[in-house]
Amino acid sequence: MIDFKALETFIWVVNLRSFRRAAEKLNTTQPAISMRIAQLEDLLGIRLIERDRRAVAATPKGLQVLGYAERLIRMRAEMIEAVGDPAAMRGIVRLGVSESIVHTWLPALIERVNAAYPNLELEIEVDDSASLHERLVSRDLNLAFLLAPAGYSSVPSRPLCTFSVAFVASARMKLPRKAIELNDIARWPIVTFSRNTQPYIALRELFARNGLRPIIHASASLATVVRMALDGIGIAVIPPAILKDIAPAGRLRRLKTKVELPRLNFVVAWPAAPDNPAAQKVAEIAVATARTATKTAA
Amino acid sequence: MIDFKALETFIWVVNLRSFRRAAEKLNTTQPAISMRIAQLEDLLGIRLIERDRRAVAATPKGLQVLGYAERLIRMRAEMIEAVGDPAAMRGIVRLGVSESIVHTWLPALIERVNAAYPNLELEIEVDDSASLHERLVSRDLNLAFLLAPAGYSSVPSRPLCTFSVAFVASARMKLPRKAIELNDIARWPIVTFSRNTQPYIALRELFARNGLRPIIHASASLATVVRMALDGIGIAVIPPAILKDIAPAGRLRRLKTKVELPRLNFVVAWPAAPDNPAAQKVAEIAVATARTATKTAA
DNA sequence: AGAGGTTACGGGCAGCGTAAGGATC
DNA sequence: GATCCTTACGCTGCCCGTAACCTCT
Repeated sequence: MIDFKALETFIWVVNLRSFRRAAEKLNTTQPAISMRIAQLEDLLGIRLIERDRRAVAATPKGLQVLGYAERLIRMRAEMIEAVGDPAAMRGIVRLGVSESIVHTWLPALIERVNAAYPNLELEIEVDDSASLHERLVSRDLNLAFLLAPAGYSSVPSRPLCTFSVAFVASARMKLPRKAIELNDIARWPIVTFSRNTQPYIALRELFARNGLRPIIHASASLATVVRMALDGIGIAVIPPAILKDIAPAGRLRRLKTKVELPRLNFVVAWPAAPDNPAAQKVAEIAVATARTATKTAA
Repeated sequence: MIDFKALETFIWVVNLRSFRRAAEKLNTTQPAISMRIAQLEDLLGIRLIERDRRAVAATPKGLQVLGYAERLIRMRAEMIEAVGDPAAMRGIVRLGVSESIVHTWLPALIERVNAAYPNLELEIEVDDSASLHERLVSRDLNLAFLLAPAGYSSVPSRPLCTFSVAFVASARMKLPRKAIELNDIARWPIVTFSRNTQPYIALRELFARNGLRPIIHASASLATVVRMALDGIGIAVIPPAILKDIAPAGRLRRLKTKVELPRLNFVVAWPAAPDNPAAQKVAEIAVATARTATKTAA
């Protein structure tokens, strides 16, 4: 008889327009996909997928079946959601995270997810927002916390939190206590996020607009940025919210200034097509966690 | 992951209130049922069935799951119905039939079912209506064509056709050509359906109301009834519609009489709970076949 | 020739049936 | 002790992965 596995396979073959990609997605081999589709077609007695070279696409009846299949899969998920014990939610959610979040509320999130779904495994990947976005699109990740993309994005998302960004320097550097101007700052090396990031670009433009072109040390690792600031190598441009996690108290000072730095707006995003249902749950917890965590901090 | 087999098993365990009976129904062993239910409960992380001695019943959450399960199974059937090739409809329908129907439009029905669903197997059981009704209730049959039960019935049904009933005798018996009275008929032995049938009872009452008590030979086999009539043993009380199937043309004559014999009202009936979807299709074809077949005959 | 789907074939494991075990009347 | 569900265990058949094959650009 027709089973869910065959329907799920069919959905992915149609959505990804490829047997091979569906196999990757479902962690199996391509012949297995061929077999499942062939069997489904046999059970229904009709052709569901047209395999012309250069186009794997659903037949008209295949599209009908696709509708049913999606409803069936959704209804099953709904059932599990409605009556299932959270402890029965098993599996792995691959979670991509921007480093700023690692150093703020990620531990709180992990704790909450563990409490709500004790058998759910989180696999956390830290990367910059651009890479995270790509990895969502290619379905390497089930969920990601990243900077809101500037333009249009093919992945759905919800806002999470915003962090202010500030100039921060070692107390040892003897910088003036009173408000400091941009050209004074530019005398020092600047230490911040890596080159391909939104804040880096914004910062370089800010200086350029004022005719300045300071040395900017970029690092993909926030911990390294903070380390460099602590060592007095330069002035860091980072969200102060991360400091209490990675900097010894009082060793770094936020500089007073009138200069406006753009805030970092984080969102939670997920792949477009139906995917891991657990990921949706984690997303909900993330929204709640980010809200409470950034109400106290800033 | 939860699959249809587990859901179907759950539905039957709840409906039949027994693991053992569900096993019989699903043609498997009782431990297999135990295992499927245990696994379903494990996947959902909740208890679905309370196994007290003297009561196997769904828990409250179990009832919720039952609702989902039934909708899922129904939706899958709907999908197959909507897009499936009829040739893909495989399986067996156990069909209970009253003998009168065997001798009228049953062959036409079989032909039509074969044309519509070439891979569907019909298993035909001939029995009297009372037995057929019981066997439907006990789910020994997927479908039955029987006399409309007098009172309330626990099985759903739809009307099929009605047959007139007449007095029929061998031409050799030299009975008067003109209309014959009941007391004249009662001088001969009567040959008809067996004792526990509706027509037999109606016939005996008819005679009794007129103070008559003729010899009534009862036979479970209509062919035998006709044989006896042909041999001149007595006057048969049967639906004339069957004659052209089992009696040589012209050897039996319908007697003219003013006596009103109750008609036989046949219905198609099926078990209450969701069952073989093919049976529903056969029922539809039966309704159509009975209509056209009895438009010409009577 | 290389990308992508199908066919062939051997192996692993889920799920089955048999049989024994426990609970409850 | 009878009935009915559960647990134990060996086995079978299905499905998967590897590999060879086919087809089309």
